Amino acid sequence: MEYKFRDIEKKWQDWWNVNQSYKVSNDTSKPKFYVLDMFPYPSGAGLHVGHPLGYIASDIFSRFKRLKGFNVLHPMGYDAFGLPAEQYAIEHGVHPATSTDQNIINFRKQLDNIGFCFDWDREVRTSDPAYYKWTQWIFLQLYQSFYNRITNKAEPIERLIKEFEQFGSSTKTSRTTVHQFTAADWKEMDAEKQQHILMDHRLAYCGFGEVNWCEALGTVLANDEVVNGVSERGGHPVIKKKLRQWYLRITEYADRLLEGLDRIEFSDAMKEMQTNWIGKSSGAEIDFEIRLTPGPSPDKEKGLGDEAVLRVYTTRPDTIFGVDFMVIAPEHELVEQITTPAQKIEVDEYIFFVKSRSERERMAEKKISGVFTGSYALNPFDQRAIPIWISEYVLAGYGTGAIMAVPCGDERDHKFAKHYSIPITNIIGKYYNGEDANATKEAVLENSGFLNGMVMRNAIEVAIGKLEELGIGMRKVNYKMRDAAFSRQRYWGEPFPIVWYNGVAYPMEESELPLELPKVDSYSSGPEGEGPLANFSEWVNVPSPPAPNHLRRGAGGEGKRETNTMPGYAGSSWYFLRYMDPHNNQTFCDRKISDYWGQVDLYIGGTEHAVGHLLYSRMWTKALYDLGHIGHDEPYKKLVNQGMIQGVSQMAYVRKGDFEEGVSIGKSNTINLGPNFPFASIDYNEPMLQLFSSDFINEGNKELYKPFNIPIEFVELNTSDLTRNKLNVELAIKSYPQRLNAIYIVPGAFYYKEKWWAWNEKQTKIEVIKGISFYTSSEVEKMSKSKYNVINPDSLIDKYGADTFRMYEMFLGPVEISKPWDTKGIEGVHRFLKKLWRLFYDELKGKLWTDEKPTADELKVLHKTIKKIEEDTERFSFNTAVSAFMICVNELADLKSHKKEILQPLLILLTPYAPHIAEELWNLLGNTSSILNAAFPAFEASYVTESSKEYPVSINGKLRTTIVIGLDIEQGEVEEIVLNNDVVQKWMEGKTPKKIIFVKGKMVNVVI
RNA sequence: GCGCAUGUGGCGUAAUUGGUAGCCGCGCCAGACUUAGGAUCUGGUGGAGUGAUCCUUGGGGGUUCGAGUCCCUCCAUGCGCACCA
Repeated sequence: MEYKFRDIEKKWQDWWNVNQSYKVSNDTSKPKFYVLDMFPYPSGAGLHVGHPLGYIASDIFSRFKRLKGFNVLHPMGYDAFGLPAEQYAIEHGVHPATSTDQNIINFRKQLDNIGFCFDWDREVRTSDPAYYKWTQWIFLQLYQSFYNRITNKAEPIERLIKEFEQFGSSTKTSRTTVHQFTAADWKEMDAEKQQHILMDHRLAYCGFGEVNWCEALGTVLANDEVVNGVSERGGHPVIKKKLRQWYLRITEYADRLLEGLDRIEFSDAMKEMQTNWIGKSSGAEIDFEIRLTPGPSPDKEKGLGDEAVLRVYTTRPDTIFGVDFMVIAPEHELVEQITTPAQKIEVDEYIFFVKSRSERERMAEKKISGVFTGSYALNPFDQRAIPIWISEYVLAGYGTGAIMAVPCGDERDHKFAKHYSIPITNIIGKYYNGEDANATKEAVLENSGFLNGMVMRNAIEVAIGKLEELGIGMRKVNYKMRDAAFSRQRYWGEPFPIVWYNGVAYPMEESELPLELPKVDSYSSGPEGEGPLANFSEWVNVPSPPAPNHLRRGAGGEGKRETNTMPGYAGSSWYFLRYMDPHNNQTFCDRKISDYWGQVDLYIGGTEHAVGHLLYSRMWTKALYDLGHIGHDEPYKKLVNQGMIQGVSQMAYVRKGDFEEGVSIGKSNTINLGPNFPFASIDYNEPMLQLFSSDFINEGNKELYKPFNIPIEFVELNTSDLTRNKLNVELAIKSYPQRLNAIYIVPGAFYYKEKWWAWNEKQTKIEVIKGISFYTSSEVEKMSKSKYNVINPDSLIDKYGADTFRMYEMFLGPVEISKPWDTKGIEGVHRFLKKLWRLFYDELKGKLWTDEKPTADELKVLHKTIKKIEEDTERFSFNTAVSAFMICVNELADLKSHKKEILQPLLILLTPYAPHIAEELWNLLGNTSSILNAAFPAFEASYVTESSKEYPVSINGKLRTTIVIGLDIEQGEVEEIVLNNDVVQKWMEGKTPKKIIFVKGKMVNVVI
């Protein structure tokens, strides 16, 4: 009986399906365990071998936990809203819903091939109205909440209204805003005005601010979606633009997002990234009086009121006596006021120069630039007049948009001072060498007035104290993180459940949800930065206000729907909750059920979501927790980041200059790919690549053709013609990659005698016949369709089976590590499964397994393996677990062990890794119930305990021999045995040992 | 530039706490069975040397009876941040 993996895998996948073997109940006495994968965006490209890596790891862990007696939730779904579907729609006229559904069908087929234990009854799709109804509902919860700074949590906005009614804007519960009003004022205000004020406090709010606008994509992007000044998707230029946008007030959660990191198991790298993104720093804000002339005498300036002060933010108030100039951002509001007439032209030129440059140019070029305003700030402690400069190295968006520059302590300030020859005051003595700034906190301060003689580290507090005492400064905490832009000018996203009346945003009633996306057939942008939805007036216009509620007093006339849609991360910020209770149409997730499942115990996914999805979903979870909708405030207990599987791109290329543009290479231009490589000819006019063997080897009287590479992924096989002397395969090139004039030769196989064969890869310079050199090389890079280096799991599964594929992906190395894909090793894993099969069945002899009692040796092998697999699986060391299985099967084969009592537990160990073969053999052993419900075998230490050990014996730390010594033997006796050993005596050369180190169960070291 | 990782055979990797470096697999070499090998099996495989033995975990230094593992330093690669005052 043979291992027919195709039949076996099909059979059990159907059986599990029919028997609903993966259905998970919410109602059980078992302990729970929640294993979650980052759900995929269903792109048209389908899965490559990198995608399933994390899914396989989580699948193994889920199955393992199930065997250990847990009720395991292991769901899967689709992050189905997003830009690519809409771009595809624009280009091909296919509705995003249609292409998305098509892609999902594809994905599902590919996922099913691998044999995952997902409970598909719990599938979610973020683009499904039944799902996004609750995304909209959660948005409304955020909209109707504010962050109470006293209780430090989100609370209903009604609470804030009560505060305003009682205390006006002096309430301490919420952020201070530009609005100043008394309780009486509040009551006087009309609803419209009140709503404007409330908007500035809501957790989801609409504001007018500078956003990342991407013209090419026609939408606004969040900070984490912009990389190096261009859009993360597509690499289009991004500019700053002032627009009306929705935001999430994530900044209010900055401290709790930081604090929560201590309570969750994320990698240090991941925590570091989030910490940096939040970017908390503490220091002080200091006000400096402004003078239009350098004199310290208080003079009445024209156009400058008494209140005109320059407010800066610094983390180092201890350096205040080292301030030699001030720098304000070019966008700073005081620029105009403080520019003196003499400097006006220069300043205007500089501002014009700054404005003319894109964000990208600004980042790329780091030349020092700036301009003096003509004005001065007064150092409050020594009345020194400090020139105020404008420079783009100070960012308008951070702190106060102005800094006090301390050149001896800050590198950037130092460079600026040197560049503009501004005199530098040294306040740190020998710590400053005149050449480089030194940001030390250890120096003893000099030239620093009342701070003289203090160590900087301690002076910080003293300086802040003094500033606060004088009322010219205050302690201040700053964050790099900004509120998250939450609206997109796109079609394919969740519509906002908001209707505008007279410029006031009114939330829709829960009963009116979901607000469905209208079916449309055009996706072009609306007017003035509006989304495509703005073009559909019958959807946008709401004839009369819906039933009034307390927020709608004053609403009247025609209403208009919000035409922006929510960003991609909206749906993914809470999907882990919906899986728990996916069909509930009364609430987003029943509280009892979310209390049962609680946190995601294990979350597996890539590092690319470090500061996007992972931060947003943490914030949503905290907000839902604050509002009492769930019982935990961190969504993920443990996060494991799978490494990226890179592709190896093989390419043949022409060096620029070796041939001129437009030169065509005819079919006769044959390229020889080195001594053992085939001839190839490329016709650029007719995209055709011919490869044929130049070389064959003689074996006896047979002529065999050397295997060679043919880029099957990007060329299509036309004909396969074998002649006596040469193998002639003609291939049509599907498309040309754009860079380097390169042709990618992709790892693959070639077709010969009606079969696919593996090919040999080598790096060679291709010798040329007609004067043009082609070179080949390989490069490890991200696996991507555009690079022709994608390995599709389907073909591998077809050739080797899902079990082999699963185990091979794990065998490749630790899950967290990124590595290039290499198909070659898969044979070894496949051989292992065949070898396992042969412990049960022989092709000729048939059934091998027996009911005989196992020997001590066999039991030892089994229990050693139980221990190893259990420990390795528990610590996500799946590669070593696969290796342990191989060792076990090798040893059992050596022992000719075919005993059911050994093999049966082994199958249970194996079933998380290779579920199909395990279930088949389990069934063949006569079991009637599924192996999925078996119990993980218990490790019995007694089977593996040894009575003696082969001790390594070293002389002076160098291993010289090994001696078998009983494990219960103590130091004294060991010394005697060791010293009497021939080899040891030889190496001691008659000397007396100084010391004998004996570590029981480990080793012996004789020191002479 | 700053921060964080990682460097082990021809290749992917193993060594969980400082205690026999190289497990397992690929590849390669030899052999068996074969029309054939792309199936299967057996043996070998870090390097040098006939050998005893010596060398070997990116380079150098240190701590220790003992270092792939800890410390210092340099080099290389990868990732993250990039004027955040």
